[in-house]
Amino acid sequence: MSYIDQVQDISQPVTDRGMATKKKLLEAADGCFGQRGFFPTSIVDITREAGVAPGTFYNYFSSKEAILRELVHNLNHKLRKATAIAIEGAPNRLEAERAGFRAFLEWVRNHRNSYRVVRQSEFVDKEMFRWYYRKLGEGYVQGLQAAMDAGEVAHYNPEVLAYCLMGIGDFMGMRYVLWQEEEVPEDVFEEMMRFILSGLERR
Amino acid sequence: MSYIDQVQDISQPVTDRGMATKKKLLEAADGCFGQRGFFPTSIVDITREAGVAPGTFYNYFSSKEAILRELVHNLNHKLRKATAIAIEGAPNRLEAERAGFRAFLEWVRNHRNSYRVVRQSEFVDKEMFRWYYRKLGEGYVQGLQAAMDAGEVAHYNPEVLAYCLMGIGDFMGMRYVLWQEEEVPEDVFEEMMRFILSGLERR
Amino acid sequence: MSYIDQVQDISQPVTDRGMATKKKLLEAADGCFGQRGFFPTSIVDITREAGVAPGTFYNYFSSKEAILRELVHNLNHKLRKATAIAIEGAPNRLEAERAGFRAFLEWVRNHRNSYRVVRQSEFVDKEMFRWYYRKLGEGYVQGLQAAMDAGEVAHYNPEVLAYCLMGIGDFMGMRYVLWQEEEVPEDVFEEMMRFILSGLERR
Amino acid sequence: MSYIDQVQDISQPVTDRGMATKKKLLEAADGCFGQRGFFPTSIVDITREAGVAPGTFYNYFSSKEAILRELVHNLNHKLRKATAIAIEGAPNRLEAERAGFRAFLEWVRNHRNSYRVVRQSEFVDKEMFRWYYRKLGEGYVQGLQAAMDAGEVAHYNPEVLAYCLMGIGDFMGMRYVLWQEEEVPEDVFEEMMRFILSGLERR
DNA sequence: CATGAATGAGGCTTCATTCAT
DNA sequence: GATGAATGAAGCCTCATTCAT
Repeated sequence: MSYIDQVQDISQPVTDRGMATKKKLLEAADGCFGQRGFFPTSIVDITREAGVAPGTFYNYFSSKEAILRELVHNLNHKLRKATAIAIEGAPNRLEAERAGFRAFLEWVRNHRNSYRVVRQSEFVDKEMFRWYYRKLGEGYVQGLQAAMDAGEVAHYNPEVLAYCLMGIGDFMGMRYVLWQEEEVPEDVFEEMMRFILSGLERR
Repeated sequence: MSYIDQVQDISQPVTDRGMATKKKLLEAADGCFGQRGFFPTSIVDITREAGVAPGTFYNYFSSKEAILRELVHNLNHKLRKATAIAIEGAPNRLEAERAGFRAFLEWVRNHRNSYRVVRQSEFVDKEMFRWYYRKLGEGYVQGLQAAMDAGEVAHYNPEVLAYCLMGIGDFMGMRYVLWQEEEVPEDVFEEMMRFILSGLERR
Repeated sequence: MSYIDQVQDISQPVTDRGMATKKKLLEAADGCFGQRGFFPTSIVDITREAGVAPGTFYNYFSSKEAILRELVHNLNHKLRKATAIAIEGAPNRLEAERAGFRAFLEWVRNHRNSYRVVRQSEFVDKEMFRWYYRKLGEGYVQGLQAAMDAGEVAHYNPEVLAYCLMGIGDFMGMRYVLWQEEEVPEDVFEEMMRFILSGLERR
Repeated sequence: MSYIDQVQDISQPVTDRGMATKKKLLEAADGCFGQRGFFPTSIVDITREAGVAPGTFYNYFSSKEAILRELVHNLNHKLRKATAIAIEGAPNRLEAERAGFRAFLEWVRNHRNSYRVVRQSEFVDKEMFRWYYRKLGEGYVQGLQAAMDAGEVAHYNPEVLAYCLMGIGDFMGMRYVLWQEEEVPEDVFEEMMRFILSGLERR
């Protein structure tokens, strides 16, 4: 059974009120997990933040793990969508990479909590965490492979390349977004891209 | 107050017996945190693994956080030492990078638990986690700066470069060491180095 | 921040069931603290006596100190009310003192536990204890000042007088109520009042 | 078995070093009990304050209760001695009372911790506490009885009178010594004595 | 006599979860 | 659907006491 099959373990709400409550809970959990952390957050913390009674939680999620799974699932979808849109009009893969990295760092900036939520999932459910990066990786590999085939970037084992690039993104997000208050400085972004593109360009 | 000042919050043991007990506890904690995870591990798990009574834990550490801090502190030291030794005899920085990455991935392989311990520290004590990478980063930056000055590698903002390289190492360690049972395949390692060196070489 | 502001540190129960449970806990604590003492009493002692689960305690009080605070607060209120009622119809202050002392000793007799609870509060939270006696003293001072102004009792620094009188009551309650099983003998009461009134009468 | 028989439950030290250690422990306990309180103080607190190892405590006292008993016993002796000396040369009982109260309040001032230690004993060992006040009371009764026989003070049930006077001393000590930093103001002392002497004088 | 490491019972507190209303 | 009181297992931590050195 793949991770994905565990996401919805409880029937979906049917009324508007129910859907609104579920949304409030997901948002509250995102905030709590991102700020206090998954383990230190109690279910009551989430329900208090969401403004509902403790018992209400169990109408929508079977456990703290379950709501995290749904969050991670949603975040994966949103991030992939955001980067896909960002690189859509790029004239070539090198430009696509630049746009993709910019979009990624922007996304981290706007979803600080969510970003931390994903990182924590590693210690809640290894499979969920791996699923998250494998899923991102798969898309990335496809894009890189196509670009290699098209002769737009140098040839590499595309999976190795994808994880190298994701690692760069991850650490730059950590160092220059999470650890700072301000935006990633433009010159830092350019230096990162210069390093990346040196590796990608055909010689 | 720097993180380092919090490492030892309880007086050190003075007898051999005491030092041996402390060592047993640190090793037990490394194993438990690495396998079960920091939060799911209870103090009793650690003391049982170490073969001592629960109360004994508090003769050496004030809390679960405290023992993690000491572990992370020790790991940082050990990893820096291991890589320093590995790159010692390298004829130039490019070779040094190759040796350093090899040593790093080898270290992850031999300290799977410890590696996971460090990653988890992010969610126990942000400052400790940042300290860990800043400390690694500082050393890295110095090495890179010297190499740039010596004309052995291309010029970059050395801190940006250091975090890019650490990100690559982190993700490769995760993907090809933690997620696999076997060693990092040689061709994977080579592909990674090819990408890295393309970025580092002077044009 | 006055002691009084710390009394309610947890939201009040909203249902009848909740209010009944809280009352059971307060009564159980009064009994346990009075008989076994505050420190030797465990939270589980209280909940067992109240017939609820250990965790239930924390729905109503944040700690053993907190329930003591609420007890002391209530006792202060009840004692002041009891003495106020007792002296209400007195024709003059000397008669009022007689009625007040009688009511006080009677109150001690009927609230042996509570009386001991108050005395113990000194060693749990100094401020709570001082608040208790200051509060009693303030009321006493007002009554004495009025009587002095009315020429019913001799002139004294009213606060000094109030603490002298409270001291007498305290020690007589200790010696002739707590240390005995029976009622305060009538002749003992009369001797005490004779001493007090000799000091209060105008010459 | 009277309380007094339990005071020394362990053989006395014979060497100078041993006697010095015991003295250090008693002084440390006085300080800890007085400041932190008897129950919150641990044996390790005492030994740390005394500058000895935990195990050493048990060479001199069998338990925390035992050291408290010895403290209370010593304090009773010292206080009685101090007041006895103070009233020695008094020309009559009224002057003796004045001198005795002054000495008592002075004693409280110089032994704040010890004073609190006595008050706490009530909740450790009722018998010890009663013994303390009965012992004080007995001496007081004798002095008052003699003065009544000599016609120096009015006739009262001497025990009732003794407890009234001890109560006054206790509360004045509490209010004007423990609750204040400074000395008891002279006018407060005079007001107290005026009240007391009004009750004691023959009419 | 003094040391200090080791013990383990026991208290405090949290919190995921249930359930009657 | 929502509520909030009740539960009790489980984890954290303290500390009186012992004992080998």
